[in-house]
Amino acid sequence: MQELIKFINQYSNLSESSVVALEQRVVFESYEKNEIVLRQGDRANKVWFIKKGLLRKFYYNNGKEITTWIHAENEMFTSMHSYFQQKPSQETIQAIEDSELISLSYEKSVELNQYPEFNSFSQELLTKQFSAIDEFSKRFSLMSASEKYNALIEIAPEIIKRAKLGYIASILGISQETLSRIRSKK
Amino acid sequence: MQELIKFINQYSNLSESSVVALEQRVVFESYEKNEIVLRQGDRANKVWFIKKGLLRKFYYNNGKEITTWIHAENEMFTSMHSYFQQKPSQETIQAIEDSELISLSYEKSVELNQYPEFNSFSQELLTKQFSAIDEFSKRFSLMSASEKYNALIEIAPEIIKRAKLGYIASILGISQETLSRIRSKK
DNA sequence: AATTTCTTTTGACTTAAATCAAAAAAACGA
DNA sequence: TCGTTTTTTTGATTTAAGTCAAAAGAAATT
Repeated sequence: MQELIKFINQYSNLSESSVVALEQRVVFESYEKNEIVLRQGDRANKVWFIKKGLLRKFYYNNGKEITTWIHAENEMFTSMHSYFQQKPSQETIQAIEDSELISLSYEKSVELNQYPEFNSFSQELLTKQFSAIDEFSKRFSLMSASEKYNALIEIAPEIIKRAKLGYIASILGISQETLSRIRSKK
Repeated sequence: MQELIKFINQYSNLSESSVVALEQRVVFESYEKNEIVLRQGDRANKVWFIKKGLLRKFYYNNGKEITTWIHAENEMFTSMHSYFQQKPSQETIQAIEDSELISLSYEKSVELNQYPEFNSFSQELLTKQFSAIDEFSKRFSLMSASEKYNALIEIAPEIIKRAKLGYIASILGISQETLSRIRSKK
């Protein structure tokens, strides 16, 4: 729980009363490896914070799973468009290691918006996360396969260390075989 | 001005008093073809609405201009990450036709946030625009050159009609020659 | 510990699109 | 209107990465 508070404080400074308000509203959840946290088509009515574990976001394209990102400890995640617009999610979120999460529902987060600290936190989180996605997709679209791989090592070493080859290749938009060859030469 | 109000009303319903408050704060601006509206490195301290004209967003990569999008009449634009985080812009915005714009500064928009209608408008605009960018980049990254071109015809016919080949190719992340060949066969 | 299943590697071949170069067409300015 | 500059088209060639197929290696299940 301290990790979550620390995370939020990066964006906005929580008062003692707002910390209490937060603690009263969060829920602890556990998922086993391969369990689905959010299914495509369902509404993302929560945001989650990762205490422990690894979570994968993906969607289907012609029956194939396309992994878009993998989140690790001390990160927050949700299906952004689904949560902020309260519409069905395009993406599925799956635990790819046994995971322990702290969740906050949309309704409770609306309650917390009475506290201006939370208001600015969610605005900033929204902006930063989307900016990051935007920048990531623009930067990566101009790189070769191995440049993308090297850039991912820099920005997300946890993914490289813990996720399997196929998922990493999918994030980079390259084939498994190509990633395997990139790794073998060096 | 009615066009702008109509635009905002798509997201949120403006009261009469908030319309007046808005009218008192906007500024009309004109740009000639090729003029720069926002320069890379400068802070985007405005959002603009297009009454007339065509505006191009681009950034530099290895000295080459990469066009990310082109906006036409009745759309709002700004450098999203720069405006919402009030940081220097990565992208440059340029008029590529003689253009007439209505602008609202960041400071004035903060004033308008006293009106809850504007608050929900800017939150929704932020969410929708970023969701659109996100979806666009994900969908397009899996398509072939000609599939991307056909998809762009669907979602942005104005760009296809009015922007030059090189800009369109750049948005699609393909070479000019490839786009020219796609067009010639059909 | 053995068998089955899943994941990664390696090889051979194909292909979509990039690059380089030059010609043709269109737009612009004096 | 003519010459200059910009933009688009066409042709020839190269290349990065995909696909298909099979082997090797690792992990999970009984």
